[in-house]
Parts: sequence; C-alpha cells; structure tokens
Amino acid sequence: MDHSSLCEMCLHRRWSFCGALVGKSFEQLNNQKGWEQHRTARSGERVANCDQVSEEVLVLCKGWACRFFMLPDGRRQIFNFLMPGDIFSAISVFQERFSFTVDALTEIQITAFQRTEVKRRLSLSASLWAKWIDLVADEVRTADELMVALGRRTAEERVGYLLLHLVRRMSAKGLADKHRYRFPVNQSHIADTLGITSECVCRMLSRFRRRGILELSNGYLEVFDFDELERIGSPRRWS
Amino acid sequence: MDHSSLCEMCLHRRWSFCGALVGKSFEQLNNQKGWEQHRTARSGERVANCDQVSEEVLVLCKGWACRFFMLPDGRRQIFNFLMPGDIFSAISVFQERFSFTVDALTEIQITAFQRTEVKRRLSLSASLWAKWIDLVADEVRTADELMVALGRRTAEERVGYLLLHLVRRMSAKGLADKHRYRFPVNQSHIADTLGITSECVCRMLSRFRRRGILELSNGYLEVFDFDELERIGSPRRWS
DNA sequence: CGGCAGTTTGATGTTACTCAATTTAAGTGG
DNA sequence: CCACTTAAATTGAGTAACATCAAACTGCCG
Repeated sequence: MDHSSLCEMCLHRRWSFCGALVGKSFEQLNNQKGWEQHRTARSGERVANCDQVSEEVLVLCKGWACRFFMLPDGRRQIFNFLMPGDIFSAISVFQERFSFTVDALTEIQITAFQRTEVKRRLSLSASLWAKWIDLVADEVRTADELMVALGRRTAEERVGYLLLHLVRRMSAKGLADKHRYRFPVNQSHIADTLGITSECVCRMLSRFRRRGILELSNGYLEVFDFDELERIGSPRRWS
Repeated sequence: MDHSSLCEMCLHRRWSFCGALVGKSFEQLNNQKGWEQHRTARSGERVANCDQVSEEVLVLCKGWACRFFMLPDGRRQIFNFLMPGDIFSAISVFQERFSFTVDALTEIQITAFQRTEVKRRLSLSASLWAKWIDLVADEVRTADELMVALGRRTAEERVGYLLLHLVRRMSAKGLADKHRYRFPVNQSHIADTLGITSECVCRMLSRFRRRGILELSNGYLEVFDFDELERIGSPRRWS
C-alpha cells in the first residue's frame, strides 16, 4: 500500500460521521500529527485483514471496496460494499482487531484515524455519538435485510434486492448520472454477497435485461424500470 | 399480555447490561415509578411487533423468545433467539419503532424499561456505555456468522453451526445440566433461522443422531460428541 | 496482436424443496 | 388415567432451483 498524502481534499469530509469527526469544534484540541493518515491502494488490493490487530479506524474516501469473510476453504461471504464516505465498520471503533477482510474494487483512497483519538472525540461530543449510532443502525438494518434475502428469497429477488439497495445508496451519495451509475461490482461479487453462483447471477441479469428492467455491462449499471425493480427487490415486498 | 409484577427477583439483574442498568449507582437518581415494568406472556404469544412505535426497551428475563422478520407472503427469517438476560435488540435503545417482531417460545417474563431513562443512564455512566457497546458487538458478530452460514454453507453445516452457537450461549448463561439442555426451539424455528425447510432440518438432525453426535427430542438437546459438532459447525472451519 | 479476466451459454448433476402419508408427542377435557 | 385432538416430527417419492463443469465469447490492456 502506498503511503502518500494524496487525498488532501478528501470528499468524505463533507459527509456526516467523518465530517463531524474532523469538524471545526476539534481544531483547538489535541490535533497531533499522525492522528489522520491518508493512503491509496490499487484495484484488487487487500486493505484490511481478518484477525489483524490495528490501532486504526479506516474510512474509504474515494473508490469502492468490499468487506467480507472468507472460510478456510475459500468460500467467501461479502457483507457489504463500501462507497466514498463509508467507515469500514462502525463497531470496529471499539475493537482492537478486524473481524473481516476488505479488498479494493477500484483504485481507492483511505483515511486511517487513530482509534484512541476517535474514541476520545466520541466521548467529547454528543452529536458525534449520535452520528456514530446512526451508522450502527444503518449497518444493522442492512445486515438484517441481507439475512432475509439470503435465508428466504429466490435468486431473482436477491439480485433485485442488491441492485436496488446499491442504486439507492449511490443516489444518496450523488454517484448517479440520471439513471446511469458507475458500477465496479462484478458478477462474482454479487454472487458472493447473495449466496449464489456467478453463473446464476448472469442468468438473472439477462432475465432483467430481456424484460427491459436494467442493463449491467462494462462497469455501468443503467436502470430503465425502477418500479419493476422495486417490485422484485424491495426488502419488504414479494415478487 | 398479562401486566402483573411477578418477576420481582428477575434473574436478569445479575447479568451484565441489565445489572448495570438497574445498578446501585443509580439508586439515588430519578427513580420514578414505572420506569421499569414487568410482564409475562404465554408460549407462542407475540410480544413485539415490527413497525410498532414504542417508548420501551425490552429485556427478556425468563424463558425463550425469537426475533424475526416476516415477509408479506409469510416467509419468515429468524435473526436470533433470546434467552434470559438478553435485550431484544441493543440498537433499539435508539430507535423509536421496532424493526423486528418477537414471539415467545415458552412462558416468558419481560422487563420493559423507559427508553428515555435508559438513554439518560447510558449518558451518565461510561461503564454502562461500554457494556452496551459489548452488546452491539456481540449482535454484529452473531449476525455476521449467520450471514456466512446462510450464504456459503451447506445445510448440515448450518444446523451444526446453530446448535453449537446456542449450546455455547446456554453454557455461558448456566442453562446447562452437564451436556443436556432444555431446548424449546422446534425444527421450523431452526429452518427459518437457517434458510432451509423443516424437513431438511429433520434429515440433518437424524444424520447427527445416527452418527452419535447429539440427540434432540422432547424439548431437550443432548450433545455427545462436542468435538465433531465443532468440526461441522464452527463458524471458522469447514467440514 | 495476444493475453487475461470476466461474461455468457448449454448440458448435466445435486441439493434441498414440495407434497403427502404416517408416526410420535403434547395437550385437554372428561 | 384415558380417549380425543392437535401440533410436531419423520419418512419417502418426485421435482425444481440452483450448482457444477466446460466451452465459447467479449471487452480491455499492455
């Protein structure tokens, strides 16, 4: 991993938790050098390792990554995809070792904060606490939805759910151009998130394509029939 | 639901988060009547409803329950089983409406705390905060393990995993008599936790029985070969 | 112009689902 | 305590959904 200081203008500063973490109210505080470190990594690089002890809280500030667990025989379960502004895992602020692995899906930039200092700032600011709790709540909701998908929904519903979920997150982050999205997630990633094979994902995608619902190719996702996608994939409806 | 005050001697007071929540250090504080309410419910009764707005934080203090989400067409995904001392959901302390449903598996006793007062006590005690954070971390770990099981493990591994997980929790709570456990979870519950059918669960259980690993019948679970169960079900190994 | 990773498609296999019948256990009221 | 009722567990046969395997195809990059 390259230890340059490239991301001076890290976009993540604008977003809720990270923005508050580095906010003005802390300027006068113990702002020692090294409490915030910037790094970059290339597509495919591993940027956090399961069981690794770390004094850092990692935040993705540019690009995409995925957070997963790998069984010793190679089976992989992806928990979620990280987009700019996302903390790797909210609870990891209070855990000395990672319980997951993270791989970059694109070129990425990361900010690494010192865990002790993050905790100190949390203890000093009620509004920062509130934002952290919102992050935890989001992660719990996402995990619950994925569990429902994995346990009780068909392959078609699962793929619909995941694409819908990601499209909503991208829109919320302003990563959309109309209904067209940069989408660096390939079919094995989708498969390993949804508990199916990449061939099955491919078949579901071509089914969607044939029905004019969406098009996913060459790293771009375009949604033509959002209503239909919701009918298939909404976490609260059936198909 | 019966609103009696039967569980004066609620066992849960001994346990970490609840013990701290009602601990001595708070005696002198605003201990108004009604901040803590006791209830009972019969087996099968619904004790919390998805989307229900509630000012209460619920804790199970006797018996078993299960927390789940139900799709509109009846498919059910169980997230976890609640044992004495368990809070229904740690993050629900900060959410005004339930994002899950809870059914009693046995006769149960519940303590309902006023949410506002729980939050106030959390804000006053760093050690209480720490305990709440431990609860969240446990829930996240459990959810991650279940996602791996649902997404990437075989039916046999899933059943092995769940039984192992529950046996460990029961042991930790002192609910074991040697290797024999009271076990009010039926095969449909196991199925709806693990994303398989109850018939499939039945076949996996008889497979385990034939191999002399365990016996599950008449509301009791007995484990004969713990090592083999671990080989099959450990969240970090393969079979 | 290769070489490579990812996608697509088809043929075949397997796991777990569905449906149905039977057995066992758990209540319930007399 | 026993007859009766009902829910849960068990077993088997047939099936569907998805996995596996293999081959061809596409787009991308140096």
